[in-house]
Amino acid sequence: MSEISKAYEPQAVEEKWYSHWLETGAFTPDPASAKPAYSIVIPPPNVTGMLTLGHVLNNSIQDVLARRARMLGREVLWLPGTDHAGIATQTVVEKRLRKEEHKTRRDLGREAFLERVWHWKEKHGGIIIQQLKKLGCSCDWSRERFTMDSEYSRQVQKVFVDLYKKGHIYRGKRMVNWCPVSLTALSDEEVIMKPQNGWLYHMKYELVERPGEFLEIATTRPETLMGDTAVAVHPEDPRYKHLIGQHVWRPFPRKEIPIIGDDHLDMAFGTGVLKVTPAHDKADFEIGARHHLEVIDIFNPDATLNELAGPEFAGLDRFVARKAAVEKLRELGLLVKEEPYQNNVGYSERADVPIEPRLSEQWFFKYPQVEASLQAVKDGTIRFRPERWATVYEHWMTNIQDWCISRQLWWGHRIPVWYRKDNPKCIHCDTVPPTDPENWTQEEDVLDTWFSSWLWPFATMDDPTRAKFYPTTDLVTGPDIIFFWVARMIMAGYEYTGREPFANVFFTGLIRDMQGRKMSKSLGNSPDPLDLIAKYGADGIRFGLLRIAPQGQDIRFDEKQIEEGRNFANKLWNAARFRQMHGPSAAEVNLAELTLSSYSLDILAKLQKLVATLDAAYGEYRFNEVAQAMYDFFWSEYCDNYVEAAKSDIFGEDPAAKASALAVMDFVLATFLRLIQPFMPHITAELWETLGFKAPNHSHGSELMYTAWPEAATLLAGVDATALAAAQERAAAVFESVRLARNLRAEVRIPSNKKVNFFLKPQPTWVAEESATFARLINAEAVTLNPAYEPGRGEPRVLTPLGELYLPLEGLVDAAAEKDRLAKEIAKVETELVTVRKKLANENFVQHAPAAVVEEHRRREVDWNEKLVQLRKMQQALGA
RNA sequence: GCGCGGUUAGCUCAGCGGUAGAGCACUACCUUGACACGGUAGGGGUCACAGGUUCGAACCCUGUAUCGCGCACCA
Repeated sequence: MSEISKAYEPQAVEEKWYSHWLETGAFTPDPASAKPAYSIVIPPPNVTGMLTLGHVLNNSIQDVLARRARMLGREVLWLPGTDHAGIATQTVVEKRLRKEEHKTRRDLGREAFLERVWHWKEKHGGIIIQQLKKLGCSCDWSRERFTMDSEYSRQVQKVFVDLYKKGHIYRGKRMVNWCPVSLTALSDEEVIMKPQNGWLYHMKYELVERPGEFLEIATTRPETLMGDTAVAVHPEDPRYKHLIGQHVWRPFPRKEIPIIGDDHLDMAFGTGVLKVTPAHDKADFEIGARHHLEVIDIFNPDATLNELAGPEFAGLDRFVARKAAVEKLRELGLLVKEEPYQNNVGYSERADVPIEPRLSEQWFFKYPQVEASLQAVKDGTIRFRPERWATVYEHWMTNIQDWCISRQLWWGHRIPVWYRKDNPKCIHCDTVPPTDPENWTQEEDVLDTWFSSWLWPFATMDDPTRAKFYPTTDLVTGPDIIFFWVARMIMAGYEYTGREPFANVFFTGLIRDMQGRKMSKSLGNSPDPLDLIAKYGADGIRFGLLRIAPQGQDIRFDEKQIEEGRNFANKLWNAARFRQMHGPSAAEVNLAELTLSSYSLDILAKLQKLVATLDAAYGEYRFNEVAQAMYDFFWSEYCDNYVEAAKSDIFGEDPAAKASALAVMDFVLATFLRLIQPFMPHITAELWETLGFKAPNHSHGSELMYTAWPEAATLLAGVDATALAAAQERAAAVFESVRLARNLRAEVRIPSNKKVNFFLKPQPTWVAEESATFARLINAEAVTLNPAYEPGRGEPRVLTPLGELYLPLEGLVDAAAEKDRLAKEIAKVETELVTVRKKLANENFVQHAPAAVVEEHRRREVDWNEKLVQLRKMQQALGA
C-alpha cells in the first residue's frame, strides 16, 4: 500500500488508468457473450473537429451510461468514430493549399487533391479521438469507424443504388440553396435564417402602354432586377388589376416585361407590386413556372454578376452590384425612396454568408419509411427524453420535404452514377462502374455527409456485432441535429434493418457562456476542454459538468462549476487518505458480524437510500440528480457527520468499536466508489486499488470497473431493521444538538478552537451512551450530565433534542443578552406553532388532507409545543 | 405569425401539490492529529406579474410581461 498524497493530483492517475484499460482491452465487448447487450453509438464528431464543452458533456453522459451498464452485468459496446465532414474538411485542405502552394484544388485535379485530403486526415484527423481518450471515454476503439472507410463507403453506395432503383432518388433541375463560398448546393437544414438590417428600395418602372405613367415596386434586392422577367400584382387588387396583360419597361437592360396577376401576392405589403426574378428567388421561380416566364440567371456561381446583367455589372460582387444598381436607378430618376427594413435572410451554416437561391441540376431524395418513423416515436418504440422533442420531430416529419443530397465537392462519397457519353440521358447507377468505362462519364458530385451518417447505427457494425448489439439502446445527442441526424437515422433503420436504430434518445442541453450566448469559435468564448482537464482533471470536469446539466436544459458555463468537481475529487481522495491512516482496509466487509454504533447504522441506512435514489434518477436519465445525490451523501452525510462522529471510536479506547467503525468506513467507501465510478472512473479506480478492495463475482480481475452495481434491497443484508430505524432517530438528535450547541458557542463568541465545559440536563434515556461523541463534536472539554443541574444567573443555555444545555462562562455572563437570545428563540417557536395550529384548526384541512399529512402536522404541533413549554421554563429560570 | 422552453437567494441552478434548497459569493470564528481544493456557525428569497382550481400552489389551469430557441415563400 502506498502513501497517499495530501492533495489529489489527477494527471498521472488518469494517464495510468486509461492506458491500463486500453492495454487490457477493457472496453472491447464480446459479441458471443451470453450477457444481455447494451450498446450506444457515438454521434460521430467531424474529423476536422476539436473537442468542445458540448462534446465533453455529451460524451461524459455516454460514458456514464456505458460504465454503469457494465456494472449492471451487460455486455457493453460503445462504438466510436468520426465523419468526413465534406465541406469543412475540403475547406481546411483548400485553404492550406492556397496558403502554402498558392494553388486551388482544380490546379491539382480531383485525384491528386483527394490524396492531399486523405494525407491531411491521417495526420490531423485523429485529434478529437485523442481528446476523447483524455476524457476517459470507454469506447471500443478496436471498432472505431470513419464514414469514408471502404466498407462504410460501400454501404453508402449500396443504399444510394437501392433507393435510386426504388424510385426514391431522382435528378432534377430545381431551385436549391446555393453557397457562393463553398460553391455547392445545400439542404434546407443547412440554411440558417438570420434577421438583417437592410433597406427596402422603392423604384418605379414605366408602363409601356401608358408612357409617362409608372408602377412603383418595393424590393430588398435591386441587384437582381436585371433578371426580372415580369412584374406581378394581385388579380383582385383594385389599384392594379386593370393593368394585367400590359407591360412595363425593365430599366436595365432595357426590355419590355409583362404585368401578370398572381394570388401569391400580399396586397398589403410594400406597394403591392412585385418584381419577378425567377432565377433568383424561390417564390418568384414558382410564379415564373405558373406563368411560363423566361428564367434569366444573371449570377456566376460565386455570386458575382455575369454578362447577362449588362457589361457595367458583369464581374461585380452581389453586394457591390446592389449599390451600383441603386445608384443607376437614382441617376435614371427611377428611385422613389429607401427605407430601413429588417428581414430574414438565409445564411450558409458552414460559410456564414447569405445563400443564393439558384436553379441547378441536383440529386433529390424522397424519404422512405416516414409513417413508420413517425409511429415509432408516437407509440414509444423510440423514446425521446425530454419528451417535448417528440413534438418538434413530429412537426418536421409531417412537413417533410425532399432532400437535396448532391454536393459540388470532391471530398465525400462520389455518386455512383455514370452518364453515357453519346447519350447523357442514359444512366448507369450501380455499385460497380460500367464494364466499358471509356463510353461513360461518372457523376462529378458527391453525397451530403449526412447521407452517410444516417446509416451510422448499423453500417458501423459487422454481422456478428450487429446480431448482438443492434438495435442500440441509447443515443445521446443535441437537439440541434434532430432533423439532420436523428430523424434520418430512424428512417434508415426502418428501411434497411426493419428495426428502430435505438430505443432511447437523450437530448442534452446546449452549453452557453455566462452571457447566455452560444459557444463559438468566432466569439472566442469557448474554453478549451483540454486546458480544463489539465487544470481540474478529467474526473473533475466530468462531475462538474454533469452536476449542472439538468434534463435538456441549456447550461450557462462557469468554470467555478468545474472547480467544484475538482474539489469533490479531492474530498474523496482525502476521505480515503484518512481511512488509510488507520491501517489496512478489509477487502470485503460482512456487516452481520459487526456490532454497529448508532452512527454506523445511520450512515448505512443513508447509503442504502442513496442507492435507491440513484436507481430512480438513472431510470429517468436525470444525471444532475445522480451527481447531486452522490455529492450530498458523501460530503455532508459521510464526511461531515459520520467520519467526525466515528472519530470518538477511532481515537477511543475500545478496540472492537474502533475496528467496527473502520470496517463500516471500508464498506461505505467501497460501495460509494462503485456508485461514483461511472462519473469519476480514474480516481475511483486508483482508490479502489490503493485501499485494496476486492470485486465480488469478478470475471476479469479485482478492478473496480468489473464490480457489480450495488443493490439497494440486499445492501444491508443481516442488519436489523428496527435497530436501523432507532439509530437514525438517535443520530439525527445528536447531530441537531451538535448544531445548536455550536451555534450557542458562536453566539457567545467562543472561538472554534477553545475547549469549554458544558452541562446537560439529559432528556432521552440513552444520552449517556452518546455523550462522549457529543462532547467531541462540539469541542467540549467535558459535557457533564446532571438532571438536577442548577444554572447560574444569566448562564447561556439552549434547548436541544438531548436536553437543556448550559454553558457556564466565568465572569462573562451577560444576563440581558441571554434573555434576548431566548426570547428570540421563543418567538420563532411561537410563530411555527401558530402556523401549524391554524392549519389543524381548519376543518377542511383535517377532512380533506391525506391522513398521513394531518398526522404529520399533529406531531409537529406536539413537538413545537413541548419545546415552547420548556423554553419558557428556561426563561423563567433565567430570572425574569 | 405559430410552436417550445426559461423567469426561485448577489451569481449559476435544483425543486414541480403538503414546514423554500445546493454550490459559489458574503459575514464571523477556526491552520483542532483526512482535506484551506478545508471546518464551524450565520445573513440573504412577497419563488416575474395578475387571475383561477384546491383544505393547501414555487409546483396545476388561464392570461400578461420578459428573455431564449425552433418553424414559417411576405417581396
